[in-house]
Amino acid sequence: MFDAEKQAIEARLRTFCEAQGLPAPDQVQWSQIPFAGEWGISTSLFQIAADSARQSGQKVNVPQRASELAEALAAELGTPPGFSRVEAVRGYLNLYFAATDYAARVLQDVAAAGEQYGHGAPKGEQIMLEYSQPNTHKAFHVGHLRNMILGAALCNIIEAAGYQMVRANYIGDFGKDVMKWVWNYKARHMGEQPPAEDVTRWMGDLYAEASRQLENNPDGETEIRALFNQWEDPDSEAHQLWQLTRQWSLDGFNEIYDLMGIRFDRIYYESEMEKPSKQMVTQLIAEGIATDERSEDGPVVVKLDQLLGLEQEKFRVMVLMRSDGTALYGAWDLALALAKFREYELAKSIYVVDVRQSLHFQQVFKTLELAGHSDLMKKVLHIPYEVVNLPGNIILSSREGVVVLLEELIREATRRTGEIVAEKNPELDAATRAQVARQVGLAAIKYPMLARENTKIATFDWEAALDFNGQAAPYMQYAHVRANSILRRAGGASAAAAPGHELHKSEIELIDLISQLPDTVQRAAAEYKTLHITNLAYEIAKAFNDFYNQCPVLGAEEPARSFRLGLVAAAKQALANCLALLGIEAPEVM
RNA sequence: GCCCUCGUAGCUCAAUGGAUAGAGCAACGGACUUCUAAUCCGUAGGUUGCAGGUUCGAGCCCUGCCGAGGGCGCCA
Repeated sequence: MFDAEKQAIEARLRTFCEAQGLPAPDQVQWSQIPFAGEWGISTSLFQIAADSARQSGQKVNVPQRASELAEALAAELGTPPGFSRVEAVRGYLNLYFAATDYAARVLQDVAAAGEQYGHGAPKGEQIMLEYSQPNTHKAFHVGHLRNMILGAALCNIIEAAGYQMVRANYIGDFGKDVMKWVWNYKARHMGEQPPAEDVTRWMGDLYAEASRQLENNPDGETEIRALFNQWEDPDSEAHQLWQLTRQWSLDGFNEIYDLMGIRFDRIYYESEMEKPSKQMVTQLIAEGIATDERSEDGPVVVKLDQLLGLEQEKFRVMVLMRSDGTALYGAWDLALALAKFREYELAKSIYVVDVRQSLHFQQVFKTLELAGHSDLMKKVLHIPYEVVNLPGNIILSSREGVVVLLEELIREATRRTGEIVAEKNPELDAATRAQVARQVGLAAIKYPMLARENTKIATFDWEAALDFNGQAAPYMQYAHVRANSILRRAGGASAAAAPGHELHKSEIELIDLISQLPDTVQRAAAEYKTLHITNLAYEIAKAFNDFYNQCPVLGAEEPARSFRLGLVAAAKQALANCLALLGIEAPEVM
């Protein structure tokens, strides 16, 4: 945002170094000054002091030398154009901006960009991100929630950073677990229809039943294998039943996606990968990459460590095909990975899948590399995230039916929020109240999954999930509502002008945070972390609430009133944009 | 056995290698005839698991150890 000013200072820093006989840095590192009610940029002289000491071979006290250099440089610089003052503090050179110019620039930027504020210029590259990956014939539970929410938000963030986004889903509609469901349905539930509501719950219940039945049935495995073999024939009963029941799950998924505001550009299905993956396995065997042990009643495997000549176990062995010739998901993923690049021109192909699949993706990528696709290695990327468990480290399990169902969670959150809305704002009509309850309830569910490191386990418990106080989504939504309320009463804000009054500390802080959104979006996209956006959104909301309490807007004298209205509008926009990136709605009232 | 994460305040979590490690919850004390109190202000709370190393500078990087979780040939 202040590139011209920074470059001017960098040039003078180099001149200074030259004059003093100091080694000039290759690149000047700029950082933020710990906030003290005034904004500016900062750079340190530690590196130069250390380099110069090393060069001269003399032993010096680096912090002291850096401090001296900073003092000298500050004196040399005086007050450069665009800055209000320069100071040297403990080895740091701090340059403070002329407050009024800075404030006006930020507010004008936000007003001009509107919903696009924070978004980067197009980068001319396309990225595919695959997420959600639900399994048909199973329940949709809160364990799946983190993936959906994280994936959807990352797509928004990457897109905002300037990439063209392909949102992909890969639905597990095939495999042994699916056939197990069909096997049990055929034996115990033939002709039954799914209920009108909570389809995925019913599918999940039958799946858990199938698992139990299989444990007590010695012939089960053989019968399921028979169904598997039948499936290849589209006219077979197995295939017909599969198709019918699969659709029930897909319809249930779409209901949930609609509810969550999640969409996809391209949906892949595991069932489509069976044939191409078999061809691929044949080819890998021919190339000597895969080892066919079927003649000894074994599977087809890729002995990665052995192929790579590794002494220590690392990639281990990937199993591609069962001894009966049916493909396993490793083979499917090989076929799918290549299909994606054939279909799209991709700069990156990203997989958001939980951390337990890390070895699997390492195996898939390494096998592709061995198969002659080393050009793709810089493009494929697995983003692992930790699982959601229940208090006491109980893992959510479809197989054992230990789940908190998504539909139930959403219903409960909405119901609970509705009660709070009715209590806090009784004047809202019933329709608005219902809408707000939905917006806030969903946000409360989404936020905790986005506001933590991907690598940290999230523990779900009802009390925490439905605690709407403090660092939670409703806090940010409320700040947005307050901003909206001021603007509504004022009849909107006019074009932002430089402030004609002395800025309050809370105004400066708020403007500072708003100005950070563009950089933060780039960083979040580069690191694939939604956390940076939630952190900033929270800080903007907090700063806005502080401003709200300390600085009257509607009752303020001109010109402060106009400026503050512009600031309120900018804060509202910045909050709304952050929330939009996170897939969270910003209500107008609540 | 091998590999991968995590360990920060009582609890849940933040913190580009950078200045005095910050929030929320819980506890205690304050602020609503005022733009929505789902808010704000204050008090209290820390040997960043332990030990070395790299660096001008380490919660962050490296090594070892301790503790917790996860993964590892025919589930996905």
